[in-house]
Amino acid sequence: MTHETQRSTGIGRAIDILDYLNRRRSPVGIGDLARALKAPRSSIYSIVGRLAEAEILQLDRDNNVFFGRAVYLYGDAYLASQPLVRLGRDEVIRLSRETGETTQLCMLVAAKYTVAFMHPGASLFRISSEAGVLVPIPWTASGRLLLGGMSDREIEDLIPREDYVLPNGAVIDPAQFIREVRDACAGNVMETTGLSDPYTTCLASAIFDHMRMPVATICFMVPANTPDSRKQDLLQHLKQSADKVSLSLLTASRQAGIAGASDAA
Amino acid sequence: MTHETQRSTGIGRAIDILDYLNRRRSPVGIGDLARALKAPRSSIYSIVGRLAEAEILQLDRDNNVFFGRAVYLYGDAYLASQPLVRLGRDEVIRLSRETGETTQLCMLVAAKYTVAFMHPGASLFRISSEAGVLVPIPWTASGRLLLGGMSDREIEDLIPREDYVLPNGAVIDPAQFIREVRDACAGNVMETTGLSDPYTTCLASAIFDHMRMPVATICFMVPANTPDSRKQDLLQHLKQSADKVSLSLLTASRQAGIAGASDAA
DNA sequence: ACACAATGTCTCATATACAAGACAATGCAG
DNA sequence: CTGCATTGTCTTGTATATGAGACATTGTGT
Repeated sequence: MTHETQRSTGIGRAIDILDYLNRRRSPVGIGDLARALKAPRSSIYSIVGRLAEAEILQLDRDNNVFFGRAVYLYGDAYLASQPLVRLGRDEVIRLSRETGETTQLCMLVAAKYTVAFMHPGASLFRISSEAGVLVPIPWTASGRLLLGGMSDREIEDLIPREDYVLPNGAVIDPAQFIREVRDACAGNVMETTGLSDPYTTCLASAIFDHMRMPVATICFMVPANTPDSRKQDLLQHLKQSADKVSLSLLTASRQAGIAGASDAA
Repeated sequence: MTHETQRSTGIGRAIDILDYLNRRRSPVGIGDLARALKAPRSSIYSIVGRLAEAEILQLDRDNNVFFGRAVYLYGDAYLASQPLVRLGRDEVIRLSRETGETTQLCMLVAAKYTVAFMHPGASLFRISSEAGVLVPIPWTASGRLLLGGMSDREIEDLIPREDYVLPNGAVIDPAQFIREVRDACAGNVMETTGLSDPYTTCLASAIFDHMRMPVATICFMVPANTPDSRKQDLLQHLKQSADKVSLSLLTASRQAGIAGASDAA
């Protein structure tokens, strides 16, 4: 095992750590962290130390590592700066209260699908996906809506082959997938059952930016055996909500456009 | 101007960038960012590029830098992992709805006071402090409560001299400040007027962890001319809420204690 | 039109952060 | 107890990221 000389930068390691914690969703020992990232222990000790000092990471009393207070504050600043997330979030909470269903705000991040915000429903139906975890786009109804603005070619380039394989082993045909994208886009609603989870139906509708490009979806996660009439009703709710947010977004961007890059008073 | 050779690490620069954005609360051009941090432009370009790739930062169409989607997700993960913030936040929202007042959850971060979460009141009373910004501890009612668990010596060591100078130029006597801390601690309520802002009264009560150490406060920001009876009423609300959260926190930590370092299922 | 400032992209050297590994101190299983 | 694994701390050499600066573009004011 000679030197293949492939050093990583501190920043690269730091990003890896944050990404790993985001996927893991629970504190890790520093040793385990180094092992998981296949990084030298000494480097991780040093980097964790520095990030902990900035409160980006936090060490509990057993020296287990997790996100620190600072990231929460940063996240809050991001939220305040993003009308999409702020408005979408409020609408998700409202919809969830109104319908009693588990409701989510979904977006694309780095060629993956992710739940930006989730509000559990009144019923005890279990939560199928956690906020922040990255999931292959073809596994989701929302994914089909979110690709609406892209050409066939762009879609093919974006999605790696392995993402077409569902958790149950079934494989989606890319051509068929693109047809579903076009379909979803046409009516701005999408319904899928049994993709990421066999007993769950996902109902979704897209939110558009000022260029009419889909930027997020609002969706319900309901049991697969929900009556069709109920599903249709929920889809109408979603579409209305999504349109409402799209509109608010439009007026928000108009205001921002006039003021230019906004500045604090 | 010869070389004084004081290089900074990438991580150090990255932390500086995040901290600066948190204080600024609006996007910055990369050039301005470098200037503000007194860092070489080329370094900042490179580091911003890498952080943007990880979506920790985001560049808008004018290449202005701000927090990216990833920090929001990380912040959400932090929130989920912290009963204090999660519970405190819910209680702030409830209190704000119930009383119509501007309500905040406050904590200490790195020897400063900060608003972890804020909910505006029904009235049009203006917001005096933004979430995430670091403020000298002596400027706030909450700060007095949050130091309750420390010795005189620890308090003196924690607070730099310049933090005793109020925005209006008045200087607080450290000994007097410590007396106020002891006072606040005794009744677990604190009221201050005209510290950070001449026309604002801050009403606060502390939340305690399982060791009975203050870890946060819930507080109202009300106009200074609010009738005293109303203030007393609000203080009772605060104390009740704070106690409720402290209790929830206690049972939460009991459960965590049994399970040890929690792990995902 | 001009001058001047700021932006984004490069190249290169050298100060230094990372990686390897040694070490003592715990922890834990049998 | 003994043996083996893990943790946290430290030291040291060298691969390389940072910082200085040059450059072509683009913006801005007069």
